[in-house]
Amino acid sequence: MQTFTEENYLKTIYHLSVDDQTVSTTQLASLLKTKAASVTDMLKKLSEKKLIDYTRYYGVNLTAAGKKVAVDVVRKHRLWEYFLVEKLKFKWDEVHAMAEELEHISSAELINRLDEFMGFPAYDPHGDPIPDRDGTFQQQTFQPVSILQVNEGGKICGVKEHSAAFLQYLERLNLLIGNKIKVLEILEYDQSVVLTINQSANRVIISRDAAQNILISI
Amino acid sequence: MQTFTEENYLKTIYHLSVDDQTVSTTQLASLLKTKAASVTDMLKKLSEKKLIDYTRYYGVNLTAAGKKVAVDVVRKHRLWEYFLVEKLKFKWDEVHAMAEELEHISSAELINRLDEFMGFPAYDPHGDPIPDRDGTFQQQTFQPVSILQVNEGGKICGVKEHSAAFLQYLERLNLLIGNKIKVLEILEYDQSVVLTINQSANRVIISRDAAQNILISI
DNA sequence: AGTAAAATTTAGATTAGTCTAAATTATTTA
DNA sequence: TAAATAATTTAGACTAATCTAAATTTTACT
Ligand SMILES: [Mn+2]
Ligand SMILES: [Mn+2]
Ligand SMILES: [Mn+2]
Ligand SMILES: [Mn+2]
Repeated sequence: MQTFTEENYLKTIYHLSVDDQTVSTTQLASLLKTKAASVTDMLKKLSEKKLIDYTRYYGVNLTAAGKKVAVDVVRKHRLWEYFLVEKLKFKWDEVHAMAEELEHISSAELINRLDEFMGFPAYDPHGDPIPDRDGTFQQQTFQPVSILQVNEGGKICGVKEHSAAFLQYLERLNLLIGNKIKVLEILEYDQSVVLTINQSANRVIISRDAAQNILISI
Repeated sequence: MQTFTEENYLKTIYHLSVDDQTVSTTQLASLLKTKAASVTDMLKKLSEKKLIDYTRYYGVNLTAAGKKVAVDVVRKHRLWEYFLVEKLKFKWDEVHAMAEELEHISSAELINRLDEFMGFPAYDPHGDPIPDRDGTFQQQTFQPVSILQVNEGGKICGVKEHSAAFLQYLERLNLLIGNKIKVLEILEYDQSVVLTINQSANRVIISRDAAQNILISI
């Protein structure tokens, strides 16, 4: 059993270690909104518990056991977010903080029943894949809108940036999951992208930065 | 905002202070599975925060503010229990431990939406009334089976004892909420009660102790 | 290669909640 | 009403998680 705090450290290491990259103390301190000295203390503890591989001054990786805990927390987070949006009708920009608490409810049986109750959803409200009870993820090959050329398009499937501000911006522009977009033009000046949504007559212009944070399948 | 632990203290004081009775340090230590010395420390803190009225050596009462927090925790506990039984199909003896964690999820909006999602239930799976969002309880006048005379009866509406063992025992004997019972005989030897359930031909005998822990409306 | 800058760790304190043992106060009983 | 007993509080210590400031190690750059 892990404490609330240990689970948050493991989850954050997991999110930072894409492609099994080693994670640094400062990266963790920044994401966990704490100080590097505190992180060092916790890394020693997690290392003791064999949940991470930790080399002083050289950063940290999850062990298999640590990754299992992290994926389990991620599963809970995403299933609760799905519940809040699909059953309790919250908006996709409102659910993250609640899920940050709910992800620490310990019962495995509870989360498996919740999964079943909702029909085993594969993706959370932000398009992030939900691991199944064994920790297996749906294969996911989403691409940012920014890779598209003029006249290419795709279906919106997720977001890279999860801030409420960005999600509200997407809602305002009707850039929601499931909608189909097509690139009409890429402005030379600043790489802004001109789009249509679901073949409507309206044109929408988004910044290159936004284009990098919207994920589509082609 | 209160910590997890503070909420548990306030909830326990609330449960112990039926009819505004003063609650003692030892009572609290026993129910909270901690030591009297620890309770004293916490009582000082809650008193500082004006959530309880505390007189050294003479016990403790909730202030209006403290009662509000306690009732809110009770509301969350019972709504989550209802959710677990009605939506996730847990049995009534399985939900208490999970609700002990879920009752500390902070969002008021979440619990109000959950309440609405379930159709504003008035009672939890054990027959305990669920306060509404203003903290108002349904008027409740349930009586223990032990007050019945021979040939009297009523409808099972709740339990006084909440242990899993007792709940499983009731399930086994089909003494479930909603069922109608009638007392056929009270045995002189030990006040055991002989019953019928829903007018069936089967006789059930329960101890006086069990009869005191089953609540009915007449 | 040698120094400056950046990252990281150690040292020492703090806060919340807990504990045991000792001291104090209240209650019971003779 | 004065012990004896029971309940409660205080004193001092411990663990988990955090912090600031100082020391150490790595890395980046001349
Ligand atoms: Mn989230
Ligand atoms: Mn999400
Ligand atoms: Mn309960
Ligand atoms: Mn209950």
